Amino acid sequence: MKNLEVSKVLYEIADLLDMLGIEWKPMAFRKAARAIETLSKDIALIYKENDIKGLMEIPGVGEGIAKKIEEFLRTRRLKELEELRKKIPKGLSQIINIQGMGPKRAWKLYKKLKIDTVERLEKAAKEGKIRKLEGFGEKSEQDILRGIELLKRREERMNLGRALPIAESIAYKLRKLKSVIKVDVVGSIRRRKETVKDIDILVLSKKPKEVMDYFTKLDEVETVLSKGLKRTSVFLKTRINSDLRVFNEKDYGAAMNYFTGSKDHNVHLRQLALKKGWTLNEYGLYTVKGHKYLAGRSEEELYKKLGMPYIEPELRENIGEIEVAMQNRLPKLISYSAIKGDLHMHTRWSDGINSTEDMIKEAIKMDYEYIAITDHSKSTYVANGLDEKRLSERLKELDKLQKKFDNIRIFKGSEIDILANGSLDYSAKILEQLDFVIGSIHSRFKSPKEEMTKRIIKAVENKYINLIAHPTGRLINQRDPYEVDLDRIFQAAKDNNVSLEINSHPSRLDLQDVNIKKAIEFGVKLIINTDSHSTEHLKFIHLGIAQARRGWASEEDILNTLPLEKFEKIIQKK
DNA sequence: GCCGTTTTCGGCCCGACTGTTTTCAGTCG
Repeated sequence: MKNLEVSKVLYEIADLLDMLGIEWKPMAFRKAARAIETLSKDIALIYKENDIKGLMEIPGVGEGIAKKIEEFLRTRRLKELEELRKKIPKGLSQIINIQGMGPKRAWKLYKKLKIDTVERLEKAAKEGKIRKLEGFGEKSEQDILRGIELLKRREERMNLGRALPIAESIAYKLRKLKSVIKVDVVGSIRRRKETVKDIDILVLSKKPKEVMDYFTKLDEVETVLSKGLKRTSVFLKTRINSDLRVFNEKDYGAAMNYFTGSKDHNVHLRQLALKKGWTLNEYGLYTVKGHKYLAGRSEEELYKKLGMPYIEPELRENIGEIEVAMQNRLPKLISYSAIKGDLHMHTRWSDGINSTEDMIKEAIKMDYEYIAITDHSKSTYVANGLDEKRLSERLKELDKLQKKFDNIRIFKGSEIDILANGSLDYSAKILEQLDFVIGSIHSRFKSPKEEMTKRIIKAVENKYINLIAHPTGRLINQRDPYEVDLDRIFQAAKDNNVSLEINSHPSRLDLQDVNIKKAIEFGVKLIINTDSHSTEHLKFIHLGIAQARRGWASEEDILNTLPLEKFEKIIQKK
């Protein structure tokens, strides 16, 4: 598929044209880029089958852009883009990342003051050179300096696990205000995307001024970026932006929908509305003629009017959920309370910080029917992995604890290293004594794809194994997934009745959403675990469930939604 | 650059907010 490559090129042209102050064209390029991005058919194939004419059938693509796509597909180059790149220094695209700086102002500064890097911009602002330009003032200079400061300090994208509690604590405080009727965290947090760029909050209130005053004075706030009666933006001490918007009852559902996104999901909904002669925005669904109000109080009402059932926020990525909803074939997503047991956790025996007993007690508090205690195997010596001797002592301890706690089933488990050759870190004699066996990759992350794939498949074929933990090894914003052919892993897992993990740890979330969806299409069964290293971590289970929902998983796809008896039967078959 | 048809030219998504203005341009989402 060349679609993403093509759309990237078109987006870049749009950005560069913007900087030259050219009107409308950038919008046309972006529109075409977006359409190609979301196209399910390979654009190269469209061109092959139907030439330029085929390309021009894509909405937003006319003769001009079609010819550019043709040029790119045939030569892998684009003259116009290369010309534009010559005209515009690279640093300018960095400059437009600064809060409050856009293409127009960046270009003006470059033309008048030869500013082509962030460093030069900072220098000029400090020297008071910018205030002399028409359209800029002293305040602009300060804003630029503050913007550069924020750019340096802003995190790229914050993990959901960090952003969510921040958002909820702000929402909690807002709810205490008398003038506030309702508060919702929206945006990508509501969709439970694994990382988020900002915290969007929606408030239902008749006294917006009070709400905004209160919001800007919260402890969490470092700087107020803008403040009005409908929208206020702040930068939080936790280095993330937060936007608050106030709406009234009549608009609230439409606003929820609009600000939950994703943008592409919304665009798709708006297109559907237009086809019916309606228009959809953050204030509601209206008729185009006469602007008559049709819906907007609730999201349910909105979706219903558009001819489909309510779509859960986790699904709203415009990857087919709208089409499926219109056919009434949406999956019934696993609920946030469906998990019956956590099967991956560590204790002080290896690298956890709590005792086994602490972990069990916490699991009982969470109403689990069963858990597996799974400390590391001997090869993970950095994590104080257990050799055979310690493991056998530990199994005795677990037997004792099972007698002490008769209201929860404690599976004797281990998270066992998959060695370089694909064999497991313990002998069959030891593995036989375990109830639940997890295989994990903890070494040689840089192995070639084929080697890694074979290594994992060999582990999957091991008759003792129940689960492959964090199947791609990635750490969000820290470590890329190792190279592996997931399709083959999925097939092997399916064939050998081995489950794959959805690891709930905020920096893992592995498998990730798209792979969960694929695994389910292969018929693989999944298990959602926390990989807890303390009692606190057990609570992260909801992040794993969120990932599962984003991967279109229903309860049948997740083994640890089964009650104890059924679950036990499945793992005993091994 | 695209698109439609009431218009082969003249619109194009738009509401909110800010700063530099003296009625609006630029930015953001």
